[in-house]
Amino acid sequence: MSLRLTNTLTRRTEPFVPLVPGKVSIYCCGVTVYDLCHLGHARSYIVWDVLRRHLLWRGYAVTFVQNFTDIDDKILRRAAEEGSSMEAVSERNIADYFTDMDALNILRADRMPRATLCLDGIRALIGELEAKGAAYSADGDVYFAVMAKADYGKLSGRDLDQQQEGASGRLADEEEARKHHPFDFALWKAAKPGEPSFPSPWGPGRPGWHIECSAMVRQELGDTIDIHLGGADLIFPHHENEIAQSEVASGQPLAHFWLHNGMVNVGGEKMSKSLGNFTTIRALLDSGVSPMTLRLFVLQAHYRKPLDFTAEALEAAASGWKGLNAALDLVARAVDPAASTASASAEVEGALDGFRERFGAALDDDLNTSAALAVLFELARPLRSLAHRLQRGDGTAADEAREPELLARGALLQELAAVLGLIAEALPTGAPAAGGEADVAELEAAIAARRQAKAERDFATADRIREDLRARGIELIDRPGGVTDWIRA
RNA sequence: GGCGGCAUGGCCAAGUGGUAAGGCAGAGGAUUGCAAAUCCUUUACCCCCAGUUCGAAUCUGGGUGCCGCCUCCA
Repeated sequence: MSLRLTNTLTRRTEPFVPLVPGKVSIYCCGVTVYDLCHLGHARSYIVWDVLRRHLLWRGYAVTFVQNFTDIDDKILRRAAEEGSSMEAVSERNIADYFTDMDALNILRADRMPRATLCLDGIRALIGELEAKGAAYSADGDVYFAVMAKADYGKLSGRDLDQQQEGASGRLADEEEARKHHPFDFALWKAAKPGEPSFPSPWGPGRPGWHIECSAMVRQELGDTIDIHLGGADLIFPHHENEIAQSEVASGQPLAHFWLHNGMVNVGGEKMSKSLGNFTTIRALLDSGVSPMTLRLFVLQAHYRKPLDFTAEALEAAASGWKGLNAALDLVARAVDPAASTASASAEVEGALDGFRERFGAALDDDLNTSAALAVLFELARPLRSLAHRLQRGDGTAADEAREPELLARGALLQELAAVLGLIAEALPTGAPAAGGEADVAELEAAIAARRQAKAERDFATADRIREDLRARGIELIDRPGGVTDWIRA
């Protein structure tokens, strides 16, 4: 079975066939860098990261391009608010983007163009559209004429005549007056006094939002690409307009596949800046949510469906990840990948191939990460069990007999988990985290006192010490052999 | 008004014609001085109505409810 993907353009799930055998070109709409990324961004980039990893796993050579929009009204507003510059705001947020996405183990794109560095291509494209009669200028602005594209609306399934103009309540009157058609959109915006601007044949100004993607796709990947990615909220108008611009200019289809991820909801409503119901990735990570928990949370749902963000769901993901991580951690520490594959029996290999098959088939089926995760959990269960028994030091002869199977199973789990970008995280240990030497010494003394009390069967004292430490945020864990570990809860 | 999507156990969520994956939580058991951790077992006729079919959560029609987009948006 081969990869099938749901194409927004056709509204169907269709077999994926690349333009060039063995190679896949992908463009993913990136962020406007005026603020930290929130969970909605995390979902989008985690999901597309899995698409990319899966294609790589299947042996494709993938070229993945993602942009940064570093020219935008909101960036300018932010710069004005904080008394800095557009460049300063952009640079800071790009750095933060990498910090957050790296933490989530999202592979960096092969190339990440920025609007400010693609102005030549943007101006050239606008010039071409003007020459073809698909663009017109008005008071220093340049607009794309949607009537120039006969099939305008094909991606979002819209009939312009039946749209309710201004239904979103966000149209500016002055701008509307300059347009020939209500759905015409800006390719170039004249700079207002005092605003940063770039020179152009139409006067100083800056590019419209949609044109940068068209220019970047062409510059980095050519006229037609395999897959174009983005959030479902970009279908209209952003992607519709990209198609209009690019296809009028080149006469070729812009992308064969258009994939869109569903929104993250909070209380049944879309997470967004305007509603003020967003949670930044940074805030989640700072609050102690592990990056892998976030990945698991996102991947447990199908990418096209809405995903409700609740504290309960996040806790469930954290618990789930803990179990998976226990198995992965065991593998990372105990399995030597080089030695693990040779010894398993043919029967075991056959069984494991079954898991591999199911996992691959799940992802091939329009990225069914939920089903793929189920395979991971099934693979992990006996490994968790072994990890626990080894930890207690009561591994049995039967375990040893099964060792080749478990080693092979562990190696497979590691391989498949990596396709979902899930990698072992260090488990909490008794190692001192924050806190000075004196604190640790005092803690050790308390633990020693408790050990003494336990030896004398004075459990009241032992429990009081446990409670005292718990009140200070220290959790004691008794291990076999009289050893007591502690963690900061 | 137009376009699109969703409705599966306490929660999250797969499954799109042959008698309901997985995760979380809960319950029972094992282990444990206590606690934590761990292991085992266990919990569903799939929003409503009608229809097609030998057979439907899965197809068709009609309802009901919720959500997204209609020039900020991942």
